[in-house]
Amino acid sequence: MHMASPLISPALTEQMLATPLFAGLPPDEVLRIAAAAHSKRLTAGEYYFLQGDPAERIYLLVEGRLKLTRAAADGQQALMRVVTPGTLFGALALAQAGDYPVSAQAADGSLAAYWLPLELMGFVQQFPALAINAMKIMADHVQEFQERYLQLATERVERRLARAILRLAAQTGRKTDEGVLIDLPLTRQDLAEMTGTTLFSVSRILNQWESQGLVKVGREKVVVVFPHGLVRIAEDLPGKKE
Amino acid sequence: MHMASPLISPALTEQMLATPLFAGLPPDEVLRIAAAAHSKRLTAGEYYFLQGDPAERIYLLVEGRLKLTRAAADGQQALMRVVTPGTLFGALALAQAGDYPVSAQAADGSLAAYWLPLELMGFVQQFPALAINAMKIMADHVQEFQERYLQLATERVERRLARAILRLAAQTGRKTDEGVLIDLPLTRQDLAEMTGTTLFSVSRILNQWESQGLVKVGREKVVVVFPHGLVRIAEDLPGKKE
DNA sequence: CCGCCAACTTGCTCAAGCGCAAAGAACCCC
DNA sequence: GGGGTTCTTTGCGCTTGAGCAAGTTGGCGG
Repeated sequence: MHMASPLISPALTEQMLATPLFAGLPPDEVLRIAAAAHSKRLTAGEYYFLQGDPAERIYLLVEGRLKLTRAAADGQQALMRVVTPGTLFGALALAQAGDYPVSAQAADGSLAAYWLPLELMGFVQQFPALAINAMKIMADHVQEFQERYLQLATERVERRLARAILRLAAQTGRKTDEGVLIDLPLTRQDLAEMTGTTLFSVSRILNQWESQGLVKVGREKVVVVFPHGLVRIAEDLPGKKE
Repeated sequence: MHMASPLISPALTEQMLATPLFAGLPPDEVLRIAAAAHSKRLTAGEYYFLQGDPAERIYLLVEGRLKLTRAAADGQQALMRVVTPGTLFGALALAQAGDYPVSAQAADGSLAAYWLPLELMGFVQQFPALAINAMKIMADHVQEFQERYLQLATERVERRLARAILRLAAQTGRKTDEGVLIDLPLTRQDLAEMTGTTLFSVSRILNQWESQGLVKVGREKVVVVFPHGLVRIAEDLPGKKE
């Protein structure tokens, strides 16, 4: 029902060696795990899994970009995370319980490696570091969401948007002659779902920033021209805007 | 510098057997782990740890109630979680990295058992289930915060407050003749920090609910009189309020 | 090159709920 | 039991940003 080829590409093993999950493992051991990987390629718009699917695979993105979104009962969505190559997703499948809490959609043509939890847990016996690493990853996630929860609760839209743009620039940014391009197609709606606001507010703020020379915007495109300006918006202490 | 007595009280072992972290372990093994526990008793207002402290202990609350809060740089706070007996806190210390992301304050006289990560990780070698359980706990946290993030982003204050009250009632509720008392002292400010609003809005909504017979309120006190009414507020689909 | 469609912009209106101020209630401690 | 502290209530004004409508832009397929 899906194309699952054992793949031991240089790209994959390279990604794996840099992935926190496998940090501290002997490189030849990582190769053995790589050999056990399956792979799946998707084109833009397709899904690796949907929110609510049983969580039975741990994925590692090798190429492309993903959007992880969570929908509420009434259809409202939030864009929880953008995934770039070298990053795990669906990691909670390691806990061997429950369903995926988000949907994972390819924003581009994408290639991911995956394992079944049982396959990885076999290695845990010999390398407890794997378990520790997995916990670190999850602990990081908990912290990240607590942090963003707090920001959503206490900060204004403009600041949250500035943070999101800076985060994206750091994560997916590509240098161009205009500035740092956020290298995946994100609509205003997507940005709104990342920051807990509406596409209208995102549009207004981006245009205002553009007129101040902080960014350049286009259709599904944002280029950060003057990062420091955004940092000021994101970090400056409470004081009224001037 | 602190009172750390090995304690093997019936209360502790009972809590431990019911704690997800130790689920599936042989009971005599749980006893051995219990024997390795340290303990610490606090009075209301004291802290087990502060946000930013190095995370070097995993705690299990045996008696009392805690509030886990996270503060932003500008002093704004969010109340992330209320801890009741039988629940772990500071669990991210298991990942053996980083600092506590929240402060853990006793809301009552409280007793907690704790271990050092190394002590527990020793047991992991023999019982991989421990590692799986730990991951399950963390995965649950991730999910919970994603869920609450989404709710904060998409729902109105009244609904979020209804959810919070119902959650508290389920978690710490005590039956009285008036209804279900939320059995820990929570100020309007605390409730505001749980729901991402202000104490004013909390006060107004609670009083409105009281006049509708849904709850009874008092100083640092909320009694749920008619849970179903709150459920309707928390769950009813989008439609305008009537 | 044309037409369509999705994404985006922008003006306007309005409600939710924030924030302040002032007053009132509950509790605690000496 | 007096006095002070903390918590709570409530009225009011005002800002943020949501929501809607109308129009514009840009890209893509035919």
